[in-house]
Amino acid sequence: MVAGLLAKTEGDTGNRERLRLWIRMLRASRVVENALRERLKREFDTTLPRFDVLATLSRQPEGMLMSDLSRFLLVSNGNVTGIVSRLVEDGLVARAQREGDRRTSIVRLTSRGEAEFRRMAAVHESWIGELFADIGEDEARHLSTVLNTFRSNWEAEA
Amino acid sequence: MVAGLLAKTEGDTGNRERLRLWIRMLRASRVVENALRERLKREFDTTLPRFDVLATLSRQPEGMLMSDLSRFLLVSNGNVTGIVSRLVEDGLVARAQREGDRRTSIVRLTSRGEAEFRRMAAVHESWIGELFADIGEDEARHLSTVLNTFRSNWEAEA
DNA sequence: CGAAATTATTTCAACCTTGAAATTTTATGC
DNA sequence: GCATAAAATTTCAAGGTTGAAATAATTTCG
Repeated sequence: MVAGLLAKTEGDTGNRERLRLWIRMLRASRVVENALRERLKREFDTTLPRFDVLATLSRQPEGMLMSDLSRFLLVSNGNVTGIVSRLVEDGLVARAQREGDRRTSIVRLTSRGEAEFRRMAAVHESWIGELFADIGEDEARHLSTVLNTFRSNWEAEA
Repeated sequence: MVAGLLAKTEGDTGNRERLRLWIRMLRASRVVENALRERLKREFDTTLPRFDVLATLSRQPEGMLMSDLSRFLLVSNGNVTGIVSRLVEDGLVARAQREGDRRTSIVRLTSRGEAEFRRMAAVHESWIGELFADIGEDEARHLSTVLNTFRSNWEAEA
């Protein structure tokens, strides 16, 4: 059957093209992550995971459960425990108990955490602008739409 | 000056769009990486960094210097040392001295390493095909081209 | 009600990762 | 040739990351 043959052939070359795309995506992410990591360390003496947690919490002033944070950031529960613990030690984040459920703890930014994040966020956005300078606004919009294919369960629900 | 105003405004919204793109890129990479990590662990009892090293070496049968490996993978020297050491322990990779320079060691796949990688590579490509199923071949080609913007120094030279 | 399943979180070992310091070897300049 | 710089690699501490096991609290349902 001709359709079958075509489908197989097209699927193969399509996969090779998709593999190339994945490799490029991974490299692009690493280039940007490495640049951001270095700058966050140098300018603010912090790390990318810490920044990610602060950024996420800054959009939820009411706070979030540890498991929500984990699901949103696409990292494990245990990982979030460690990062948040260090942020709490540094006074940027606070844990609070939730009435009626003693298993959960609600995590939110302290005012110092908010201030610190605001200070970093502006510079961070300009870094991204610089690192993505070769990608025009329309192109960026298009890519965003396509990459939205990979939205996680969190985003699909929320 | 009107041009100045426009430029500033456009630059700002452009950066916001670029920031959104970066966030989507990062999430897409994590979704794929998480899926690959889980499958590599389950099917082959290995990790993504180990797979990356094997894949890189498989394309350089003559072998590579540690520093080349590090530069190509965009990770630190110390990191490569650890991963390669474990691969050597497992008999998948071998170190050899290079004549005339006792600082360097050339790293290459053993035949077991080659065989093991070939076994994984085919399945890996099909996983990518599956994970990127919603992205058509033409779209993949286009994205690859755009993301090539971020090619590292290694690729720019090689 | 009470046992069992479910949910939220923490703990922990193993591995990954970086950045800086240490080591070893080679290249350079006087 | 020798001191010094440069290059390739390893070592190591600190933090990040997972997956599985442990804890603790809540929910389900017979």
